[in-house]
Amino acid sequence: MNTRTSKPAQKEKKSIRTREIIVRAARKVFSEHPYHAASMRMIGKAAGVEHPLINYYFPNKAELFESIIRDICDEFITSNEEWFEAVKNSKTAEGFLDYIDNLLDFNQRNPEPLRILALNMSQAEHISQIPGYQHFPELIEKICRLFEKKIALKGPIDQIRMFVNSFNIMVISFLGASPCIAQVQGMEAGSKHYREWVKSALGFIFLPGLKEIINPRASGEKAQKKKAPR
Amino acid sequence: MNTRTSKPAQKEKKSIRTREIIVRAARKVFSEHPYHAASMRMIGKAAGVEHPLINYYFPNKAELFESIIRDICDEFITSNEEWFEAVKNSKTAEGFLDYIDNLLDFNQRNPEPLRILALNMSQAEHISQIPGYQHFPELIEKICRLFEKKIALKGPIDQIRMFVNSFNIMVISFLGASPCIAQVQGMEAGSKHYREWVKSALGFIFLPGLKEIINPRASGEKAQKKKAPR
DNA sequence: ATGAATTTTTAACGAATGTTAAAAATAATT
DNA sequence: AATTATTTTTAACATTCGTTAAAAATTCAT
Repeated sequence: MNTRTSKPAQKEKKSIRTREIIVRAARKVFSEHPYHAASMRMIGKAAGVEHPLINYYFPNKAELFESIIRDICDEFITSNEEWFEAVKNSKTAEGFLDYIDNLLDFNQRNPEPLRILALNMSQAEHISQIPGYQHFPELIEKICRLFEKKIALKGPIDQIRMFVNSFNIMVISFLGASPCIAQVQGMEAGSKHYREWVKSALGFIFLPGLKEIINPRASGEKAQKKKAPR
Repeated sequence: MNTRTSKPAQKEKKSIRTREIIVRAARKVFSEHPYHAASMRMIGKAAGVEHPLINYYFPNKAELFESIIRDICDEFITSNEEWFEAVKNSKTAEGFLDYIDNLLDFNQRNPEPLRILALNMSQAEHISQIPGYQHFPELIEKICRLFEKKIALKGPIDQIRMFVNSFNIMVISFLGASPCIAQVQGMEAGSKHYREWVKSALGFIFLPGLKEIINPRASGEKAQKKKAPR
């Protein structure tokens, strides 16, 4: 009876179903409360399950959270690859807005990831206090490299990284903290109105910078290609 | 002995000193942990005081936090008035960078406010769950109006609000979540290096938009005044 | 259908949370 | 100096937290 290794092997049948239910519930709870405020009992209730069952599938709360962070990072990298690929032959402005649309679609189908990022990104000083926290820098790092690899950029490398970081941080705030940001403007976080606002705000703020790093010193005038495959 | 109204009047002598110590300690703790994770005992320890003493000065944790949020909002509004006033006769780019410098100085002397904002801005859905949360929309609203009042802007009103909101949200992320953002770039949050990065990133990303709302459709070329007093 | 293996629930633990009441210590007043 | 008022500490409370161990229920193989 002392099978408390907390790692049911991979060939089992019924358990993977409830495991997935638990993970899905945990993502929901972790997307609504910062790590410390999200409790195992909340997750259990959200999964329709008694809370100690979670410890049957995950050794502890920290590893559950970290596993979710890992998943989120993977999903986000994979999606970004697709989105970059989809706009490689577009003009700058057009491609940028298409990229944003893909991002917004993703967030509409799957709102948890950016919320979890936004909720736990601000923990001050004590970097390793939050499990999985160490993956966030790596995530942004990867997206940076992906962008640099997929899109033909002529600007100085520091400017490129500056742009990518700023853009992603803004996206995390706009979409990860949408209830607050939307309410500031008298909108509803899930509304079409807010979605349109985010799209045009990202375009208005970041398009000049994007043009600059794609074609330095000529950003005022011409329409430019966004990509020439490396 | 049942003086448990928890509001020592305003003429008392020694109490206001420890009250201020407690508030200062609370700001520190609330700037390091999100509301729910910050505990009365942490605050007591940071103040060098037994934790129930906090309840002698504040009826409960929620009102302590809300009082701090109110203070922060006031300080931020007051500071913004000064900063706008200081750049009213500057050229756009110059004035904008001076404004950013003032903002960075403020944050260096007084890092807690933006951290507290960043830490608690992302709480999902349940708006009124976090005490003082209701002030955040009001804060951004006020800064918006201040900006519109102090700086002569010609762009459409929606674009102006879009700019102001985006800028402030970015500032909250850059400075309020600085440990994470800095570490992503291999910097230290409190370093001169990071400070310089923030300044040039804000300039690079937001200067085009600022020029556009100050002088629409001519943003590529001329140097413009940032202000003509109303 | 019986017995073994797996999955789920129940009960309980030690620790930490916010808050309260009373005792102790300090400061102020007379 | 004695008494009162104010400030601070001590002790304790009801909850909630994450986790564990054992019992119960379910599923699976034979």
